[in-house]
Amino acid sequence: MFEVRLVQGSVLKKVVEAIRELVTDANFDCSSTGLSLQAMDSSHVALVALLLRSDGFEHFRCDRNVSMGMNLANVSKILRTAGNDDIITLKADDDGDVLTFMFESPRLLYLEKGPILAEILQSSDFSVTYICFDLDQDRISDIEMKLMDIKSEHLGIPDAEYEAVVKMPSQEFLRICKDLSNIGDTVVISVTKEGVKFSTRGDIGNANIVCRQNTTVDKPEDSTTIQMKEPVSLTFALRYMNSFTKATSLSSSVTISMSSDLPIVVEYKIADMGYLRFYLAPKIEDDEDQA
Amino acid sequence: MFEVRLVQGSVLKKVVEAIRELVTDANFDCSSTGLSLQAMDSSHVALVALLLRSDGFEHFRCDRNVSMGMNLANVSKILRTAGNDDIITLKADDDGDVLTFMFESPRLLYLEKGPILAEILQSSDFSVTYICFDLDQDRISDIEMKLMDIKSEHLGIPDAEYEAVVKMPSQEFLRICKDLSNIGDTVVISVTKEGVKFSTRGDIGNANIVCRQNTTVDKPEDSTTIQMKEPVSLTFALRYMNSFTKATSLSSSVTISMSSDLPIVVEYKIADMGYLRFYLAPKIEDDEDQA
DNA sequence: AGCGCGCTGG
DNA sequence: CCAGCGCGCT
Repeated sequence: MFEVRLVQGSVLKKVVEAIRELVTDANFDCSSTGLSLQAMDSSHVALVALLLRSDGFEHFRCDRNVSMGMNLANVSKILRTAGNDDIITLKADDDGDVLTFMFESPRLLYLEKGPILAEILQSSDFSVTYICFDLDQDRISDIEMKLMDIKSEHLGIPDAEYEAVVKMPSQEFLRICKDLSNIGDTVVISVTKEGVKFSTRGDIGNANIVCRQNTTVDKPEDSTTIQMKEPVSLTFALRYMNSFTKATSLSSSVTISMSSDLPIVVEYKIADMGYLRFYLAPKIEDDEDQA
Repeated sequence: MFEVRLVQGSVLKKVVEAIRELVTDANFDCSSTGLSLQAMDSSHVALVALLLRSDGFEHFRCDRNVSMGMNLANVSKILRTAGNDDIITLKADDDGDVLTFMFESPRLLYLEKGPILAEILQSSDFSVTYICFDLDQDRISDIEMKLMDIKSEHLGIPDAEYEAVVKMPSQEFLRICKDLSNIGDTVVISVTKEGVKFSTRGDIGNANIVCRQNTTVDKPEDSTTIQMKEPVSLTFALRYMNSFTKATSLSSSVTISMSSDLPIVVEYKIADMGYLRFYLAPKIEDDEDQA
């Protein structure tokens, strides 16, 4: 028996939207620890690793380890029918080849800041922009999906110590990858004590974007921090970087870990639950002019 | 040595977005006076003239006159990587065939009107909607772009006295051109003392929009004013008019100057710096039904 | 021409 | 939060 209940269903929606471009079919591995997924992208260049720990679920029951093979396009179709506020429950029999999605949509009433709200609160001295009443859940869907057999090649990923770890706002990383891909196809990411530099070269010219370490901001999620043992400089295909940034909405910050000759790790933390990580091997840089 | 620094980088972004539909390649001419551009559109029907005076820059150094040929699609790609709040610096060596764009993004903190802002200002009696702190610049991009050789045909544009000059809100002009182009292909612009009339004819019917002189408005940029020596009535292709209105965000008002048999001038002033002007020859009107 | 995305109004 | 619209990208 497998049955898990996730109050913040939007997390599952976002995760699937973030990886479906890269991965077409994958096994979701369930154990008492939680729900995890590991898959190579279809061209076998990038690797996706997801962890959703059991304690992040409102309810998590998994009697024995199961590996549920799914087509992510189908999962996406199903999850799109769920609202962003829905509570999502996943269910499967131990021997079944069917996964059931249940969506409970709370019927919410949004009351905007204004005279009515002021009266309810007996005060106009508040900073909320709206208040949200849960009138009562009233719509429940359940959708069954056939599971599939996928030969999985579970790769052990060593928990390496990285030479350089950069944390920065995920929106900024998104913007940089998008901008640079308008100019070139690959990005050189160089970390020094001063900051992290993203560079590309293309027909119309060359571009460098430098982000300095910056912790003076009020909100920690807006800060850029750099932990570095050795300066590192590695080259990656921007195409994959842009795919990774589909996960931007999962977290306001992204963590980028690099060591010479190791795959880069681009990690989006999922609050209270785990992470979504992307791994990508660096390009071997010959001489620059040898493009 | 050419090096200029523009604090309000958004101006340059807007200018390029405004003309790139019309002009694919153009020379930016730099002298100690400022930065200017003159180019025909690709079908050689309309003319674009830009002036950004040196005194509008925070810093302007131009040791000798240079003409820098650029592909505007490439310039647009590069400028799009700049934020709207960025400070833009342009640099070129005297003999170089490369222009370097530098973007400094101030990290800004926008504080919305609210209790926190009220406390900072020691008063809630203010009309600003937000206040903006410059926390510290921390992202710097630099992008090099190869320049190209463009044979320029610099046309002297005589500074004519126009028979009729209309100033009106640029948004209103935009709306009129868009609306009329849904009905017909050409617009007849007629100026009399009473006002300016925009007319078109099409399969579904005919349309006339009259704007009266109107200076009673509080804000001068919302007013419509007409200076007229002779009544004028000329016909233009709406397709070009709609292209010109891509410059709308540069200025809240637009100035339209006309004389019989002379090209119309559609001018958007650029505050403290200069202007962006579009010239378009009138259509020779045979009998109307002889389209 | 179709899809994805950000913005605006409800 | 959701639906609808406009815009840029493939």
